[in-house]
Amino acid sequence: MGKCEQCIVREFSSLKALNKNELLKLAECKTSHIIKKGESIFEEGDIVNGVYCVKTGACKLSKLSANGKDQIIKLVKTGELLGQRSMISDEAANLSAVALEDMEVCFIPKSEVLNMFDSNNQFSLNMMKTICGDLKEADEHMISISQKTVKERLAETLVYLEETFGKNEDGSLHIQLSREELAGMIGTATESCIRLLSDFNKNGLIELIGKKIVIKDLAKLKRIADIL
Amino acid sequence: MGKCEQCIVREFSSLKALNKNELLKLAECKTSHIIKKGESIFEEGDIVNGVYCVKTGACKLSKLSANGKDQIIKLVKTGELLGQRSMISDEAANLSAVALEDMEVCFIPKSEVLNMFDSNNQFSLNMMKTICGDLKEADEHMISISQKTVKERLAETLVYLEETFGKNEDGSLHIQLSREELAGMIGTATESCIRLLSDFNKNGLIELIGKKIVIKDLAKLKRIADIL
DNA sequence: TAATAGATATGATATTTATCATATAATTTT
DNA sequence: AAAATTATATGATAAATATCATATCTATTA
Repeated sequence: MGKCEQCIVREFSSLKALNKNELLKLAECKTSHIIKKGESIFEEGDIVNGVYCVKTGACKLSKLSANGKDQIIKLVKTGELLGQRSMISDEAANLSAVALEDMEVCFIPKSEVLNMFDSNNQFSLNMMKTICGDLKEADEHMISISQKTVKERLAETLVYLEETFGKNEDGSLHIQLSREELAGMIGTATESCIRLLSDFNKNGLIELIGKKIVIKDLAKLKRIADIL
Repeated sequence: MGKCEQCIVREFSSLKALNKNELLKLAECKTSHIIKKGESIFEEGDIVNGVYCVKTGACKLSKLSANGKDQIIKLVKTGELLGQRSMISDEAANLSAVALEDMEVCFIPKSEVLNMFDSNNQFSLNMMKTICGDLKEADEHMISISQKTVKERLAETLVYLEETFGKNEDGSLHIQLSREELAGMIGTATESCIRLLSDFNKNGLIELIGKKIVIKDLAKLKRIADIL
């Protein structure tokens, strides 16, 4: 059983507030899991009885809409927590969490999280701050969807993906989303997304190598993302 | 100076967790304010050094976009709190809060709220739950904007307005939004909003009496809101 | 009360985006 | 390796929505 003390999640999440004792207790009660790409950690409607720590890999939080489209609300990356919203609200998950690459996650049961809320106010406050940050992001995303064109949103998302998840040695975006998933992130039809990628490609903003995307002109993409 | 014990805000917000002592302390440090319709409580970029309790009235939380449109993110009604997000995040407000009708609000300074977080875990947990609820709403609103038509969203919003804010004796929606504001809520152009209201009017779903809106067929509006 | 400004309404049109159709490329299965 | 499936790509269109123009109505101010 791994120790939690040097875990990357501790470094980047609310868990940084925990002291040695709390970390030891945590190491005892947590359970580790391997999630393969494409597998889900939880699904819409599931009861999430704790939080997941993302030790390696990344996943998408998405919701299937009535017309069968999967809207991606947020990507969760290494070092972050997952499932707090549903756990804290005492509600079934409103989103599904599906791995975008192989993941290692640790599960901390709800009882333990609640204990830590009680005993460690800084941890509670950190958690609040994280959720407030998510809320702000959601507000901004909403405005982006409602007031920017698909082109602007695609540019914005490509910039976000490179800056958040980095790139491979060949320069392509490290996180690999299908065109359908990319469309789901920007809230558009898959064909529209593909078409615009083609445009960006023709205009030298990006290069398409198979399914991979290489960003060639980040500055220009940023300019498009802000005001076209 | 009013007491907080029987205040409506206590009944409907995280403050319900407070005990007698805490309420007395609160009554001492809070300040009351009258906000006239159209006036702002805080604006984008302001530092919000506490939370506001909405004792009477309602306000909109909105963000002015680059193209000059005011996107309404959320309405806050009597009994609810306001400003937590910015206060907890230690960030300038990302939204403006503008009164939709005359309001009475009480301001609780940040130091006091933080004290209460420290001393009352249930209060902290309630606050977390509220913010989690806001986050869920934001996610759902986002999906709605991205996957429903303007018509569906207008129907959805009209239903929400009647169910949340009630109606006047003449049957019209109690909360009075301009067409521009209504458009800002559903994320569309003012003219599109007006046009669809006309359609709904012609089809007997609503009745337009001047600027007032009377909902005539709630059930049908609900059906439109869900699946067209 | 007249004049002005602002909000609501509606038509005409342009733009954006979705949908449907089909082709090609990549991946998986047989 | 061939066949079948799935993902990507692109053209042709349709549908949704925004924009611009203008009219009318309402509220405010002079």
